[in-house]
Amino acid sequence: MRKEAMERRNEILDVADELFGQKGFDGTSTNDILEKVGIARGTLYYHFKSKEDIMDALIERYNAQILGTAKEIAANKSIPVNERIIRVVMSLNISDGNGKEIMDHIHKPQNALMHQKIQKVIINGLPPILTEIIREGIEQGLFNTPYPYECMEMIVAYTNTVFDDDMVDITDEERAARIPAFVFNVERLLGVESGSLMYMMKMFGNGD
Amino acid sequence: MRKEAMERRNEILDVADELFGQKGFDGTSTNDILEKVGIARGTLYYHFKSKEDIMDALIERYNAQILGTAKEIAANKSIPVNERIIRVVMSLNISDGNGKEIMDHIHKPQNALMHQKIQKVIINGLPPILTEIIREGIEQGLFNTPYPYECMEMIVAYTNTVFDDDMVDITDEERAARIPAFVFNVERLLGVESGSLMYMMKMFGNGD
DNA sequence: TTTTTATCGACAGACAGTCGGTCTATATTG
DNA sequence: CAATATAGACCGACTGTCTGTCGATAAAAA
Repeated sequence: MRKEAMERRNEILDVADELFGQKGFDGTSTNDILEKVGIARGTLYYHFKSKEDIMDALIERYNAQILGTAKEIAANKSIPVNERIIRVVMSLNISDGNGKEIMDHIHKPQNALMHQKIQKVIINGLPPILTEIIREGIEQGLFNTPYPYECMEMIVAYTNTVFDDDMVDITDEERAARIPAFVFNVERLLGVESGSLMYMMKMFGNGD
Repeated sequence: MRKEAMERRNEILDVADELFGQKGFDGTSTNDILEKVGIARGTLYYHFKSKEDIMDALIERYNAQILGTAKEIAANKSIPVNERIIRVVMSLNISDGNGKEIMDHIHKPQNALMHQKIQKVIINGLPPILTEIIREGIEQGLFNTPYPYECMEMIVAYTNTVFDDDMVDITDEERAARIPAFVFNVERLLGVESGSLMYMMKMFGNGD
C-alpha cells in the first residue's frame, strides 16, 4: 500500500509508458493511469505536478536510456570507427532492455507532443555523439569534411523525418528505395568515394 | 447575422488563426473562438465537426498559400535557375498576403500537433517543387547529382528542423554559424565546387 | 510526541461536443 | 399571388469527461 516515493514514481511511469504507447498521450486520461496503478487521484498528483510532467519524466527516462547506450558504444575505442557508427545507430532502435521497442511507442499517431519532444532530444543529443566518432574517422583518413558536426546534424535530421512513418507519405518500397540515395548523399557529405559506405546499408535492417 | 456558409467558415478560420497564433491550439478553447466570432456553440459545430477539424482546415489554407506561391515561382522559367531557387525558398516565409508571417504563427510553443502537420505538408510538398528546378539546373550543367529528389528532401528536412526555433537549442549566433556549413554541405550534395553557392546565403536574411 | 511523507477521494472548474428546436429565405404549390 | 413546405444557418442549454486542488488521514521517522 504505502511505498517509497521513487518506487511509486516508477510504477506510475511504467503504466503511463504502456498506456501512452497504446492510446497516445491525449487519448490516455489521468484516471486511466491511476486506476491501472491502483492509487487515488491525490497520490498521482503528489508524485507529479501535471500530466505533462509525467510525459516529461518519461522522456527523461528515454533520453537516459537511448543516449546513454549510444554514448557507451561511441566511447568504446576498441571497436573500429565504421563498425561503431553502425552500432550506435542501431542501438537507438531496440534498447529499452525489456524487449519493448521504445521507438515503436513514439511513432504512434496522437502523440504529437511526445514525438516532438523525443525528436528534440535526438536532434540535440545524437549529433555530438556521432561527431566524436567521425572526428576519429577523419584523423584516420577515413572521412573528409570541415564540418563534421553539421554533417551529422543533417543526417540525423533527415533520418528522423523521412524514415519516420507518420511524417512522409511513402510506401515501404519507396522508403527502401530511398536508402541507396541516402547512402550516396552521406558519402558526399563525408567526402568519401562513391560506394565506399554501402556496407552501412545493413543499418536499415529494421526500422529507423 | 445570417451568412453564407463559406463566409462564416472563413470568419471562424480567421479568428482561429489569430487565436491559435497567440495562445496555441491547446490554449485556445472553442469558446474563445465562437465568442470572438460572435456566434453560438452550435453554429461553430455546424460548420466544423471538431476542434481538430478547424485546425485541419487552417492547414489546408496554409498549404494552398505556401505551396501555391512556391509552385508559381518554380514554374516561371524566365527566372534563372539560381535565382528561382532563392525566390522559392524565400516565398515560404513571408507569404500570407496580409503582412502576417505564417511561419511565425506556426513556430509557437504549445502547437505541437499543428507544427507537425505543417512540417508534414512541407516535407512532402516542397521537395517535388524544388526538384524540378534542380533538374533544370542539372541539364544546364549547373548541378550534378544522380538523386536530386533525395537531395532536396534532405535539405528541406534539415532546414525544417535545425532552423526551427523550438527544435534545436542554440543561440542566434550559433544558428548563424550553421549557415556557411550548411551551404558547404549543400554544395557537396549538389556536386558543385566549394564556394559556388555562397550567393545563396542571402536566403537567410530573415528566419528559415 | 511531533514532524514528515505518502495516501485518499470529494470537489471545482473548464471544456468539447450534442441535440432539439428556431428563424428566415427561397422554392413549391394551390 | 398567397399559402405553405423545405432547407440551410443558427441558437444555447445540457452532458459527460477530464485535469488539477485541497483538507483530512494514516503510517513512518525523528
